[in-house]
Amino acid sequence: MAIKLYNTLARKKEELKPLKDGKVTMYVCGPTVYNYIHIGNARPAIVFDMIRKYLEYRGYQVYFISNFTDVDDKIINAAKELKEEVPVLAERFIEAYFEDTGALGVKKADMHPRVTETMPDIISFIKALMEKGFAYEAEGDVYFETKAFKEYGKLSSQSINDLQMGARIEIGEKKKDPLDFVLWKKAKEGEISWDSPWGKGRPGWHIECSAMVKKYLGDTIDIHAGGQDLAFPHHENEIAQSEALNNKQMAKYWLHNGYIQINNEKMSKSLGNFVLVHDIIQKHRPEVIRFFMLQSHYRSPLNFSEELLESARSSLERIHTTTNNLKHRFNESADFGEENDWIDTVRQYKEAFIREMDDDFNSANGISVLFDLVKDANRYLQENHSSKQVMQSFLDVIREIGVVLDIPVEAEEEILDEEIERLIEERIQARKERNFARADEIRDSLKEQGIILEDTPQGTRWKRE
RNA sequence: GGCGGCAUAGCCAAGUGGUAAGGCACGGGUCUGCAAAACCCUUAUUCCCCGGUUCGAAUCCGGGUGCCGCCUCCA
Repeated sequence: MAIKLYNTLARKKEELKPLKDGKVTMYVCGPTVYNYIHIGNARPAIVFDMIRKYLEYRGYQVYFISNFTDVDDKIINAAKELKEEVPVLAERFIEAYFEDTGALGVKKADMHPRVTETMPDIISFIKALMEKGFAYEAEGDVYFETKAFKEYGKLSSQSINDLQMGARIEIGEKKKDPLDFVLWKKAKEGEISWDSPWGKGRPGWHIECSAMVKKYLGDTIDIHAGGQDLAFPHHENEIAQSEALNNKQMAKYWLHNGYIQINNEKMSKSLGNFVLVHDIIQKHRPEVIRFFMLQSHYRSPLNFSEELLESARSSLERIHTTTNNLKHRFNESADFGEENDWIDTVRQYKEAFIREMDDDFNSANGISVLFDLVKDANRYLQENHSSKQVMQSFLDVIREIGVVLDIPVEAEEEILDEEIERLIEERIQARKERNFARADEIRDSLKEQGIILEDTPQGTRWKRE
C-alpha cells in the first residue's frame, strides 16, 4: 500500500514515489533566529517531524535537513535593540530553538545548515544565475529577474500579470521590475557583511534555501515543506532560483501546514497575543501541546487556546489510564490463554492506523484509532478477561502508535517517597478496618500533594494529578 | 483587485457520492463505604444558506454569506 500526500504544486493528493526506492530527501524551511519561537513556529516543527518519523516507520530512509536563517534584517534589528552582536544573538536563539522543539518531541534534523556557514555556495549560486542571464546587479545589490523564469507563479497558481497588477510600486527602487527579488543585499555602513564580487553585503532571504538544497541534497529533492505562508513568495522564489539554474524540478512534493489562530484571532504583535513555546511549556506539559497539534490534520487551520489544551490534556490522560491498567493487570495475571479473536482485533487496529496515516499523514484519524484501541482495551478489562497475551498485544500496539507519533502513551514510572508510601499503606489498613474517616482524610491530604488514589477491584492505585 | 483555504453537536475534530468516526464537556445508569477510573445508555433526522445533478450529496455543480491566509522577508 502506498503513501499518499497532498502536493501543493499539483493541488491534489499524489502517491509518494521517491526519486530513489526506499529513500526520501526532505527539506523544511527553518526559523529566522531572532526570538524564541511561538506556537505558530511550533506547528511546522511538530508536523514535519511527525511526517519524517512516519516515513521512517514505513521503512523509508529519510534524509532530513532544516536550515537556520542566522543573518537577515530582523536579526540585525533585534541585535541593535538588544545591543548584542548578531552571531551571539543568533547562537542564543538557535540553542533556545533546540530546547523548545526538543521539549515538543522534535528530533534534530540530520543537518542544520546556517546561512553564515553557506556563504561561498550562496555566492557561487548567484554568480551562476547571473551568467545564465537570470540575475543582474544594481548598485551593489543583485536581483533575480522574475520575468526571465517562464514558470514563475506555478506553485501558488498566480500569473505574472496578476502579480504585477497587485505589486506595490516602491520609490527609489533599484529593481527593473517590482516582482524581482533580492539575491544579494548591499551592506549599510557598519553592518555585518561578507565579501562578494559585488562588494560587501549579505544574501537575500530566498537564496539560502536554494543553495543549501543544492549543496546538501542535490538538484531535485523529494519533499520540500514549510508553513502555508511560505508558498508565496518564498517557495515560489526558491523554485525560480533553483530551476532557472539547474534546469530540473526542485522538489517533487511541496507540503504546507495550515495556520494557527489564537482564540479565533490572528496571532499578531499588534493584538499582543503571541504565544511563545518557551512560556506555554511552563504551564502545560509539552507533550500535551504536541498531542493537541497532531489531533487535527496538518493542513487544517488550527485554533489555539488554553481551554483546548486542557481538553487535550484530559484526552491524553485517558490513554495513560488505560496503559497503566493494562500494565497492572498484566503483572497480576497468570492467565496464558490464547484468545485469538482479540489478538486479531488488535491487529486490525494497527492496520487501520497505518491506513489512516498513509492517507496524507492523517494523524487526527491515527489518534482516533488509538482511542478505539483504548476503548476496546478498557472493555476487555471491564469484562474481566485477563489473558497476558491479549493484554500484551494491546500494550504493544498502543506503544507502537505512541512511538510513531512520539506522544507518551504511559505515565512516567516514578518512585514515591517513603512518607507517601506509608500513608497509602495506612489507608489500605484503615479501609480494611472500615475506618473510612481516616481513609478519606489520607486521600484528601495526598490529593493536596497532587497524588490521586483510586481503589480498583485489583487494589489501590495512585497517579499524579 | 488577484490567488488560496476554511464553515460538521456545547467545544474540538474526521469524513470528498451510499445513509454522520474519535476526543473533551453535560445528563442518566452500573461498579464503589464514598469517590476516582472504567463500562453501558443518551446527546447532529443532519453537515453555513439557496438552487441544481443523481436512485442516493456533508461530499459533485452553480449562486450567495461569513471567517482566515498570501499578494508588504509575521510559520
